[in-house]
Amino acid sequence: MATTKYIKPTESELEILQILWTKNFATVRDVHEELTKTKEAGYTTTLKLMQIMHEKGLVKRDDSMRTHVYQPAVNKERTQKHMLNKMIDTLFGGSPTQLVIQALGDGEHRATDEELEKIQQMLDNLKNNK
Amino acid sequence: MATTKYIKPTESELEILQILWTKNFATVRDVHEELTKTKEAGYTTTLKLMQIMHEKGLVKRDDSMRTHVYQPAVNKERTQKHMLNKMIDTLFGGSPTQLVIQALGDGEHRATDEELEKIQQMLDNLKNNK
DNA sequence: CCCGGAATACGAAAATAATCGTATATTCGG
DNA sequence: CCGAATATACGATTATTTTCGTATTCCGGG
Repeated sequence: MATTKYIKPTESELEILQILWTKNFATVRDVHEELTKTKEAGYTTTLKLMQIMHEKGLVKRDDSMRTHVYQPAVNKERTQKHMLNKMIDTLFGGSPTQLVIQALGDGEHRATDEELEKIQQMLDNLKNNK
Repeated sequence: MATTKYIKPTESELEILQILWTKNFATVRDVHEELTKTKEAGYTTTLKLMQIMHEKGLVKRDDSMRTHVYQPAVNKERTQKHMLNKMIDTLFGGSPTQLVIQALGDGEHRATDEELEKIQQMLDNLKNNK
């Protein structure tokens, strides 16, 4: 068995993970700076969150230097999939199709033609792989 | 402006909404019975939750009879879209395509061929409507 | 060498969500 | 008419998440 017990990140923790997934490495200050582009937050708040995440095993850190360097410790795709599955269950009655339809229908985020192509290709693959 | 301030339902509230959206009308007992198919919960807990949801304006209720009858007060599609958008932002870097790919890739929920067809049709429509 | 800025550690308050016990009212069968 | 079953109301506790103040340490410029 390779799967460690899944730890469900909280809302705030997800925001931080998102940043770490993008940067791969970051100090608390890096993350904090990124965070405050979007919302208010005290520095120690961010710090504390990341410390907790470390305890939980959501992030790794190198504390050999005075300024610690953090790294995500959980897989991005796996986390996304978990969240999606939960959402499909509790909000879309178990139907991923319904979710996809909502996601692609007009909303704040539009898919470009290119992206639509990409999705179609994937659909073709899926059908063939049956 | 027609949009009332959006109220974000909690995890538990979403589970209840899900049931109400399916049934359209339901008593606390109805909902509770449905809920306990999946998980543990005390009756008064469910009751309290629904009372709070009523205060928040998430559900309507007819209390002209001894046993109150509840109804969803928020739109299902709108709620789904809200949740999706938040998820796209905080977990998929703003790309609905990435979300769709994850959702359709193999996971707990598989889409049937029929459903895949449906999605493809929608994609075609989207492209043409540009 | 000393000081100010910047970092971490840590505890604890504040905010939010979930759970439940108890009181009370209503209904209905017998 | 009585009592058991079933409803709602409501306060209070518990759990979880978020926020922040304060102490302490370390580093570097002057």
